[in-house]
Amino acid sequence: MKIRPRHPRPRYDARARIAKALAHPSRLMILEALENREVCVCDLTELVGADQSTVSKHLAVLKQAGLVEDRKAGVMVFYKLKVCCLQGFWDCLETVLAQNLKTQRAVLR
Amino acid sequence: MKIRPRHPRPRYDARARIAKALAHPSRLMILEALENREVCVCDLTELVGADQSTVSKHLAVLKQAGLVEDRKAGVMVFYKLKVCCLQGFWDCLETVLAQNLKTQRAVLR
DNA sequence: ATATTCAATGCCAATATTGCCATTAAGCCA
DNA sequence: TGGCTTAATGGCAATATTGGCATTGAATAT
Repeated sequence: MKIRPRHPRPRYDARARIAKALAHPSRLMILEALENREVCVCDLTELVGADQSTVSKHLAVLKQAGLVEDRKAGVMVFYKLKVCCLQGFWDCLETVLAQNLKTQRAVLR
Repeated sequence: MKIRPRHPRPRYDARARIAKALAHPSRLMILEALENREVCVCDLTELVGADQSTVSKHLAVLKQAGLVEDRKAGVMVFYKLKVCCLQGFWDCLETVLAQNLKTQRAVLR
């Protein structure tokens, strides 16, 4: 049975660009840290535990995707979430992880 | 101000593995096509418009992430969703895209 | 048995992502 | 001004992802 795409191709490209920005452990950690507050790059760097330049690039990825925005305050830069729909995403990831655990246990049994 | 991660590091790695599986236009297209039905590899191949082997690999990625499961039926293989939490994810992506459009328009003005 | 169809895998080249170092840029203070 | 702090950028090597071709394997039909 022939399946038609629900949307034109570029729409999936655009969606994937957002999804890609979400597809890295450090970036997930950063986004979660930004829940309900803004945080400076220095604190995010300490949180992530990578080089400052690395964190800066992760932030650039998130910003480019439209997920966060920044605010300069003197010599510091504060980032905060630009979207409020991430909780559902975390929940979904956790659901999948829990389900995978269950599947794995079933295999071992 | 010192920020503590809410979860241990491996948890973010695990989450990112799921997120990575979602981070490709063809895989997004496939997942959407599997909403409410199972579809054989042949039809998914036609849908995506890539080589059959390429689609097969995308399906392997989705399966490895625990997002889909497969069922053999003779010479064909049918894939279906293993999770039911994707709608929220689509909505979130669309929200971000819509917001980005708005931002872009504001910049042009 | 042979041919045919559908799907998965091996291989490989092209491309993209990541991370750190070094450097640059900008703001602040003495 | 010069020194210090914070963040962004350029360069580059290591690694990962992607996509197609060719092949393999499995099920079915002739």
